[in-house]
Amino acid sequence: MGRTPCCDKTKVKRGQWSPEEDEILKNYILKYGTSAGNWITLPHRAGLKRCGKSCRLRWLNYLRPDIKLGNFTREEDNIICSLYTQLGSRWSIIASKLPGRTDNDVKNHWNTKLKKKLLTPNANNFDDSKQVFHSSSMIPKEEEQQAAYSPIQFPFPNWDSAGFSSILNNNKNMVQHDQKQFPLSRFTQDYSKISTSREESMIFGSSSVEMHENIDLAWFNTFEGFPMGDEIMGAGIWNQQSVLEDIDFPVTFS
DNA sequence: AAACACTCCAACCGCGACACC
DNA sequence: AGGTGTCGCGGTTGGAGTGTT
Repeated sequence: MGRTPCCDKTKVKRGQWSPEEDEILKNYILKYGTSAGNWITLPHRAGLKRCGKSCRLRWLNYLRPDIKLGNFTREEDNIICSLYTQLGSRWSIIASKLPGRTDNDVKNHWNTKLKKKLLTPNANNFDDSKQVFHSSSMIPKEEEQQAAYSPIQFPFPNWDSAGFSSILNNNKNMVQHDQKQFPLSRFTQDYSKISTSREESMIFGSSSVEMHENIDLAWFNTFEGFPMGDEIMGAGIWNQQSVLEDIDFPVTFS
């Protein structure tokens, strides 16, 4: 037995909303609010031949007075990408961090713009002045993937080669970043065995950083500014898709 | 100018969660 | 405790608009 439909679809209008319908719905909700009754009965009360769910969606995504229209800013892009890497497609939560944006907005923006940016292979865009990776630089070029001997490759956010080299050359128990140190225990590997050979390097946009050949697990959870979720697993050279699926770090767009 | 391809986004759909009886 | 109704979410789709050939 299937789910009972929320309304008789043969008796309700579907598709694009007309300006008149918008006006009726907007006036009704501004006058009576959305809590007087429920969404299912609202269209009848307001005199609309629409499904209640359709009314709800129209109000939330388009008619609400606090809706923010227009292009997404770079800052908003940053927030979306950062939260997406942490939360995945939890659009309502992501949208709640962007005043005036709806989950549908954010989802559409991600699907049509941001996801494509991420999937465009174009390394060497590391912006040293800002210490950020541009979206398109996060995924190493194919030839760079093949040229590197390292069993895994992934770009670290906000890390330059000098910062990471401190692991190798200075305190082998701590990682240094932005004048702060973080315990190496967050990495599962024994860093006393770190190799400095170039052929076991990781690609950092235009930079490369020596890494131990067997490193296959990293944990960013405690890094200040990057409230990350789970472990990052790497096995073999990641392709673009697996990077998108597996990696977990914030992104800054140009 | 016409046909086709592609992009973008509003709207729809189905499902899980939750509240209420 | 279980059934029913509603809400809210995320995935998907349809079609208008735009670009390309």
